[in-house]
Amino acid sequence: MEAATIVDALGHAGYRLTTPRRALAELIAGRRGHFTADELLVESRRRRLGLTRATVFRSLDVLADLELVERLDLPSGEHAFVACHPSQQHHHHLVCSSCGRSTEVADDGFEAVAASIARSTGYRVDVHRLELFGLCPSCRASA
Amino acid sequence: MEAATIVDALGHAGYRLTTPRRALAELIAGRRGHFTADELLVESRRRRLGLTRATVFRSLDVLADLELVERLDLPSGEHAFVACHPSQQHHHHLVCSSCGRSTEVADDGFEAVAASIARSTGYRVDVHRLELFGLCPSCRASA
DNA sequence: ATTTTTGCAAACCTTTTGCATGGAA
DNA sequence: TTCCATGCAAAAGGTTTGCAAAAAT
Repeated sequence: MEAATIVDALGHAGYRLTTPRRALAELIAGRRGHFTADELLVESRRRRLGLTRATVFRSLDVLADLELVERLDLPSGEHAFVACHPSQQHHHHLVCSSCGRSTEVADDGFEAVAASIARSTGYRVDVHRLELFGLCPSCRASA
Repeated sequence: MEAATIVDALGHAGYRLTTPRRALAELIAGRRGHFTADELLVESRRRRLGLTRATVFRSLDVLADLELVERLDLPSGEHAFVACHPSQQHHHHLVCSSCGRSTEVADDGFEAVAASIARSTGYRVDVHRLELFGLCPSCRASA
């Protein structure tokens, strides 16, 4: 994910392009895998970008609304985020437990499963959350 | 879920059968849908069961280890738990957004999806979390 | 008698909020 | 110039912890 992509999307959505938001876009763009609000904050201090905790949270909130990042609940219970590509169809994330890198996975096959669950239970299924964790190819190789 | 089921499972796993644990088992047995640690605590105070906050959390932790309850992350971001049947095969929860009731869903069709995702990405998929939310039949009817 | 479990209260961590100031449009 | 966004610092949740006392085995 490039910083410019994030900045553009913010502008396009009518949000003001402030220095903190540009800085945060850079930070997120520099991340390979998932990250927490606190990690961004620490990194911003290291680089002297002057972001505030409140701003990090508020901005992540905006970015989540725009689907530029997605909230993850890691198996450890930690909350984290991953950058993801906007205006794309519904998808899920496959996260490497070792390096944290994440891959977007199409929802394809899963739609049918959800439909069949709806049919057999009588529920109307509105939302589903699917998160997959494992080892990415390169971490498998070095394991 | 019956309280005795929980108590038996605790005993079977070598945990001591204390008054607070029995009380908690009752509280959980009395729940229809999902619940938070705090809800159990409030209910325990109402019924004068004398449970402590720390004990509720510690016990839920044990029960989660034994897979007698499962942690949920609701779409709202809240953490909650649902009682579930132990020693059963891997399954997921379908939660009613209206009444909170939850249904266990077999993993069947999903296994194939996970396998195909592993194949196409090269990842080794170890863990997946799937949570479904919607309206249960009875809430659909009254909607 | 031994070991686990509990209560208590404080600590901890993450996330949110109010309000005055500063900056973008 | 108008309205949105930020900083600050405090509050708010939710969850965990240390330790001595109490209870289970």
